Amino acid sequence: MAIKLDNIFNSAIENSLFKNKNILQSNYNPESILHREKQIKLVASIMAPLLRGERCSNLFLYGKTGTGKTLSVLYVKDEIDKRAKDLGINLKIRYLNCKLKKVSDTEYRILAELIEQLGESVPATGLPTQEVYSRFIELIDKEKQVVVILFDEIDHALKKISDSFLYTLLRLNSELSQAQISIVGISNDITFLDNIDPRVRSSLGEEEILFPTYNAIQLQDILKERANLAFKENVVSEGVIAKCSALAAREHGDARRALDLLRIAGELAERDGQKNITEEYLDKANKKIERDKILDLVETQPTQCMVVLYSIILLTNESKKEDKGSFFTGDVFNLYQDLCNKLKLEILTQRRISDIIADFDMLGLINARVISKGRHGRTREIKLSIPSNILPKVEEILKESLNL
DNA sequence: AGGTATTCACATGAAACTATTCTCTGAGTTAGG
DNA sequence: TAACTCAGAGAATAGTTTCATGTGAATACCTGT
Repeated sequence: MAIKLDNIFNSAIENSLFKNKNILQSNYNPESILHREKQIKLVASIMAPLLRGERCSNLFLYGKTGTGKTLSVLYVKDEIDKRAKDLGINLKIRYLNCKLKKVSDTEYRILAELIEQLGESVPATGLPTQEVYSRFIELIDKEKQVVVILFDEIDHALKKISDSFLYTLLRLNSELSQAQISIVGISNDITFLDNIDPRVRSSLGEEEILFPTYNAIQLQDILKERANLAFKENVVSEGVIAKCSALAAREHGDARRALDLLRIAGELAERDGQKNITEEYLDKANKKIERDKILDLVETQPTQCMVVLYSIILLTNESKKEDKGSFFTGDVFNLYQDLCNKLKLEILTQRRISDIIADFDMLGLINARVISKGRHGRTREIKLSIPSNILPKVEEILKESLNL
């Protein structure tokens, strides 16, 4: 029953285009960070007082995704950690990504995660939030030390939690007798600071650093450096790098995306047994990334949301056939009700469906615009924005998961 | 004709409810001394 | 008597429902010419 896989494996090993694929993975830490000297130095100088055992100013970093914010901060963190160790300073810098599933978007979980990072543990539920809070204070304040907390994607957390949480955290110093605390916030949303409590704003933004987007040339440098390490000789040409960075620069100068693109292009080319990556593979990779993103999104939707999405797809097909333009929330809800009856599912309220539709809009699966039809009310005009080439696949997934 | 008021069909917000998961506590039970 | 078990109280959370309020412009309804 042994299937001869040796050939496949062997050729996979021999024909690999990669020297070290990790280097293109987004969690990889390069030794050198290009085009961010200025910001890194600034961060370092702001955080330097830590090495004297003092707290540093609260710091706020902002810039779009993939502009090296996290990378830079973590780099400085490592360097400071090293020095602090040599100097024997009691310093704890903890990094917390507010976007992780585990952390979710609640005060409780953020505190719980912080406590865990500081080496203790709290139950995932069951305790009053206040209790977790005082445990946190106790934990920090039991010895003389400086604690720095890096909140990555802080905007994400604060969408759900009121900013009073940050405010309390920022004022924690007055409650601490021995320890001191500093907060570093990292945000992808540039307008984030504008929409929060001014008191929080002034204390969180004691120092602010903007990370500008990379332009195509800078991206090219970054890609070139990583590609040299990641790929074998002659696998990627200058042209491919140039195109890759151009693609990414057009889409907000996101370096992470550029690296993903290059990696996926490499994987695709490798699978086809190519000896090098051509520009056409970049296009393929671009499509694949998009496709995977959407399919993944659809697959992981809860049943009710799937039904709503399916209704939208059906309505799209119908309106295309009959050539009668667009449809609205009410139409979706009606069809959704029919489907629920057929599938013997509970019917959710229109209020809820409205929210689900809004969510789909956020996710980019559909394009919903609130319009007023005058006498005929106000509603959302809904358009599907799933590319037609993957629509059949999406439909298939939905049908399968809904047993249609 | 031009201006104003209505009115529709939802959007949007806030609060309250529900089911589930988990901790903590203390009463009752058990087994060993 | 110490260790163990187990039920009940209390919390947090996600996903809803319920109730309340908001809203943009096509239409109905006036107005005065």
